[in-house]
Amino acid sequence: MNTRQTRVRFAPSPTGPLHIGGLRTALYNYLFARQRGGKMILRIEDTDSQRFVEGAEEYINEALAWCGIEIDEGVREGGEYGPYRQSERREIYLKYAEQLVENGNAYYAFDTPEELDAIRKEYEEKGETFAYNYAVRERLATSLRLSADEVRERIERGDQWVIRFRMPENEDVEMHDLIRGDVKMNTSTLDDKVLYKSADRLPTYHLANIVDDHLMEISHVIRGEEWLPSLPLHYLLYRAFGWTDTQPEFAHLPLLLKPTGQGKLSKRDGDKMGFPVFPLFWTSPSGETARGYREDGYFPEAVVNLLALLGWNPGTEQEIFSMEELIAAFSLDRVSKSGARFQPDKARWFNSQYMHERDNAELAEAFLPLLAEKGVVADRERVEYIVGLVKDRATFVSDFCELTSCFFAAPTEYDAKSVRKYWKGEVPARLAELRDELAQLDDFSVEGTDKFVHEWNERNGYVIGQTMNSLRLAVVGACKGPSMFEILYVVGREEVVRRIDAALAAIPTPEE
RNA sequence: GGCCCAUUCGUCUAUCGGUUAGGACGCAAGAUUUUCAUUCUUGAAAGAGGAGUUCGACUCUCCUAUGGGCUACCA
Repeated sequence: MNTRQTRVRFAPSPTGPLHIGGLRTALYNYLFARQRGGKMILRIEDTDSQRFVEGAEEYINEALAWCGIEIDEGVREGGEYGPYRQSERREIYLKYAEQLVENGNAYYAFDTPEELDAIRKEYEEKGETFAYNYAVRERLATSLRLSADEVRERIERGDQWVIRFRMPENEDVEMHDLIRGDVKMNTSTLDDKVLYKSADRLPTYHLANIVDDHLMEISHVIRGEEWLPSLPLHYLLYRAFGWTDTQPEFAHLPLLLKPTGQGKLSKRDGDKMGFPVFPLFWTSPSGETARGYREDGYFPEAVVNLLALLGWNPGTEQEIFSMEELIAAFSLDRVSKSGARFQPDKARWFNSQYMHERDNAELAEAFLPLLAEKGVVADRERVEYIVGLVKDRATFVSDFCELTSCFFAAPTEYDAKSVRKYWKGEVPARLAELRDELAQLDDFSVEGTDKFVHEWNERNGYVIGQTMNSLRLAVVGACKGPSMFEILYVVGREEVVRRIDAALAAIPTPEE
């Protein structure tokens, strides 16, 4: 059916920051295109001059780049089908709209927004809903009722007008969706959508979308489910233009729902829910801000991975996927049909998985600025080593601050529970003995202290748990953290001895 | 209200008429460990309800319920 080259597009409108639902749509388009050796096009749909937001387009570019979603054709990348910003294509659309008027599929309408509002209100008062359709269009100020002369006169006079699609009455439109299968809708339930508005000489989404998809030779339209209700309109537009033979195939993705399960994930949910809904931190022109995955410490690979699995699954039990693996495994027929609730917990889990696999140098690179901020001076090599010791217990790079604190500073307080449990009886006295031994120990390597402490402990017949935990308490301040001998090695002999002395002086020994 | 889409553990999901309904997150227990984590093992946990079709239905059909989307000169 479709032997053309695969060409898909992600077509956001720059009305604010791209949220993760949109990002997932972009990702699925990208995976689909790459898998089939096709092209990924980024088209900016800025046909709503009212809602345009400064900076949104840059945000979209940056967010996609951060995730590793590469664009083949777009505003920045160029391409043979440009321009890729709809506002720069405005001359294109009018003639297509007029073509539809000429072949009887569309008409001029002169109702002002105020008049329409009034009519809607009137209907509402009668308990009815107003629909601009076959039932009313010949009674309203349209070119279907007005004479040709009058229409021309009004247009020349500068009256505001729109071109509306003439939705047929009572026709079943049979459609096919790659994810949902066959869908049928009757045109009588649809209204005459505005295709073009004279006010800003710009098309609406529907016209621009169909014209551009056609002109850009888009083979597959993969978009959110919120577009399913306008699919019949789009089918009918392709038919009205005579483009049905090259009409793209459609796939409508399930929506991303908020974690509470009430409604689709929206741009305002982020801070309220305690997790980001945007890939990147965002500052609106009016100064409002929103959290982003990048700034919250998520790895782009983790975000891509979790988004890919939200609404799609490989049919195997694999859960960790690189972009390459996703490209190889992705398929539209394994996309689920129902909305997926976003899972903050699982998002963190994904990040921790990527954290464990990350190499130390990269993690150190990210951690160094945080250390500098805290005024900690440490050389890169040492930080790399330390990060390697704690990364298995971290989810975010920011977790390192707490996890590594014992390497950079002596404890300032001692965990009361651990003190109660281990700082009793002979234990402090024995630790004092051990302190003297360690102060003399030449080999302070991990293996060296390990071997020595165990032998010393055995020689004296002490309880290893008590020895180790009291030592840990003195050096770390609590019974937690990575291997004790790693800590001894990194902290160094002199500092270890100093910390033991400090602990012996600071922690009171309870009565027997 | 109308139209459309959907409905398996709390959540994300597997199952494409015959399974002890599988996995993951989270939760609980245990093991490992000098501690806390990690890791590993185990456990609790699901087919919205009702009619059909069928030898047999989570799977197909219909109805109901619930959830979601759309219903703008927004995308």
